[in-house]
Amino acid sequence: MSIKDKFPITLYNTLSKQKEQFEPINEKHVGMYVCGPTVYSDVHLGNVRTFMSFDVIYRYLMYLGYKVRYVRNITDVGHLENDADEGEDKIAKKARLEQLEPMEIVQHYTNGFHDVLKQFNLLPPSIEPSATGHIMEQIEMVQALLEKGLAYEVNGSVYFDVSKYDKSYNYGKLSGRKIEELMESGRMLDSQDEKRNKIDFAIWKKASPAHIMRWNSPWGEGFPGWHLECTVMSTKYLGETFDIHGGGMDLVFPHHECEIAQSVGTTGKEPVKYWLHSNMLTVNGQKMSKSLGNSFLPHELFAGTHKLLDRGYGPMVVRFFMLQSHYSSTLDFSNDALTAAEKGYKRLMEGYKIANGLEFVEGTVDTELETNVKATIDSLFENMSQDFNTAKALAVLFEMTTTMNNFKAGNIKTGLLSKETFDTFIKHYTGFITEVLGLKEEKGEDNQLVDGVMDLLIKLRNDAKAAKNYTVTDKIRDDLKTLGVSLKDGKEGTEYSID
RNA sequence: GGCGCUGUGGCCGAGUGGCUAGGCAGAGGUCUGCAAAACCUUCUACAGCGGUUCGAAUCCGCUCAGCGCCUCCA
Repeated sequence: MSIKDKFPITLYNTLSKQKEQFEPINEKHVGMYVCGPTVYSDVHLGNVRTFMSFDVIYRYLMYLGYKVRYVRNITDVGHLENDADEGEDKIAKKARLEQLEPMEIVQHYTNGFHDVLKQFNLLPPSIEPSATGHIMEQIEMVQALLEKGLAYEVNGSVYFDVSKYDKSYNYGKLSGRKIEELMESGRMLDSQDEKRNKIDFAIWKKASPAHIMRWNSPWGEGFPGWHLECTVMSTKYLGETFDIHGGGMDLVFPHHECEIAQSVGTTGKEPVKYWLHSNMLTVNGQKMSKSLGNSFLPHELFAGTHKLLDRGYGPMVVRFFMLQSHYSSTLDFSNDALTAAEKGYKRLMEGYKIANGLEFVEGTVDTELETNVKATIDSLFENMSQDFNTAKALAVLFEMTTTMNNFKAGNIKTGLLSKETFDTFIKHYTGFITEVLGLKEEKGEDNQLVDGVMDLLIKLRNDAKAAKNYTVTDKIRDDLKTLGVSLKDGKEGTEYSID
């Protein structure tokens, strides 16, 4: 029995509004699409949280043995700032402000996006397609929708006819909206005269003379609608129906709702089996967002330069912090929470180091311990398979950390476990920390010199200690502490750690 | 206004009706020259009111508080 069959995944599907057992369309392969960023400004930590959530899902699926094709797009077409015709496109606006080519803006922020995700140790997706690279396919889909009679052209723009679509299908099923309510609800913006109904959305937009990003189409020069790119690219790389579609909660309506409409309208098929949405990162209970002005940029966090921070925190501490909550819950960002997370993270990583250094010594197996350890390993998988509950998985890892500490302290002999169980224990303990949760040691490259110097200092200090010269021993320890190096006297000698 | 979500101990944060979440902080102890780390033990809960149930943090209703989406948003 393979691991994935032993620990079947259940996940909360936004479409059905309940937990379902995960059964991929093809037994061993999983197709997953996640809506990526619009690259017209720096990603903030709220954005990072979403991509991190799906990074862990991606990692766990692979850990269970699935072959995953993970597609995450880059939105590099400048979409309008609002639904009105006169809205300026965001990338063009930025280009004008910074006096750059729109594609320079796109490249700059795409690079920045990649750098940030790399710092947080996110794996790159299997395919990262861009909207501008798929203009032809988008035009084709617009044509297909026109042919089906689900779209109409007005003055060089093409709109999706939501009411007509809703007669045959069900618009609003993902977000729980009713078309009548959407029709009468409050906002009526200007310049909607081209649309037959206010809820219709543009799938192709005519470019005004000032609009820089533009392409030729059967309807004149223009650019594709925002929702279209995701439908086109997910279909192209994952097929007309695929397993998982993810994104932030705030994309459920209208973005994902429109994606479904476009897919169903074009192919007649349900595009996605499981819709997953990660919740918002909040600051003082409010959604972190650029427009509210409460967003944290990664470099402000690392350096501690943000006005709400007392000091800086490393990317792995933040990763740990985010994993302590469930992806579908809001998570509040604060100094205190980060400080607590930092200590917890260090404790876990100490356990990780111990696990890597443990040696198995044959002994008499304690059946009770053996059983407990096996159950703990299972619960690690069970919790993670429960809608990717990283918080619970971490709780189990901390239980295991206690055992690691006991191994190290000699309170528990490794030989109380069978060799097989011991190896499995170490394998999954370290595997979950690094491969599934994507945590790693914050620092640690080229420590050779530091190691050598520290060994020397520790030796000198131990000599002084043997001579009971505590003035010297304490001076070494205290001065190192001010430099950010802690000494720990254990039974088997002194170790150091860099704070 | 419409639709939806949340409210857990000093803080953060899991919780699939009955069994210790976990992390941080606090208290006591073991170890140590002292400390740190580690280990052992331990104290603080389920917004309020009512209901269903043998039993509710968990289900239902109401009240209060906060939030999200309905416009670009992860």
